[in-house]
Amino acid sequence: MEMIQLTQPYIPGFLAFREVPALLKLLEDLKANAPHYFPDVILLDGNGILHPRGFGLACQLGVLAQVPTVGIAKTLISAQGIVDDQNHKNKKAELKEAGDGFELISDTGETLGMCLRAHDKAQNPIYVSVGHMISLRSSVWLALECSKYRIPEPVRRADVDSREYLRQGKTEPYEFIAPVEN
DNA sequence: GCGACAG
DNA sequence: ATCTTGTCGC
Repeated sequence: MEMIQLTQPYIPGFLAFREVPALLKLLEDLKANAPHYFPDVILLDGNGILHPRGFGLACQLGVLAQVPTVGIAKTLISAQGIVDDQNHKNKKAELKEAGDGFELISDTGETLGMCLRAHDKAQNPIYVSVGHMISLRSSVWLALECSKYRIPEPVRRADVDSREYLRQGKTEPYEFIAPVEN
């Protein structure tokens, strides 16, 4: 397994240019070493079409890897007239339980995503948007289906586990170990 | 020019 | 994202 360095800085609106190369390499390795585990869909920590230029991280990875993707953002990125203003804040306050949500509609009337409360005890919502080869309805269904806490497990575990991995001071490439098959 | 700004 | 004190609830 080869290493890959993150060379690009994080610039709001350009997250994909920093993250996509590494993600593509990861999928490439997965396809070569454990094709059985190649994902049918990927939930990404970022946005899909809910983006200033309508094409966020989830869209870019989806197209380049030719895999269905969903964007899961923890905070709203201002795009196409959709902003976290008082009106938006009021709507968020009305989301009472898991599954409650409202569509994020652009200034041209297009639905770019969904502000969704993914858990009964989560005060803050998540922002779900289509990445590639999947509908918003299916995206929201998936997000809810795998939400044990505010953030869908695939995204939350990737976040928690990777941070723990680095905390241990490990610097060598992550060694993929295929789970025992059933 | 000023503020806002996924992770 | 990261850092960091304190607080609330299961």
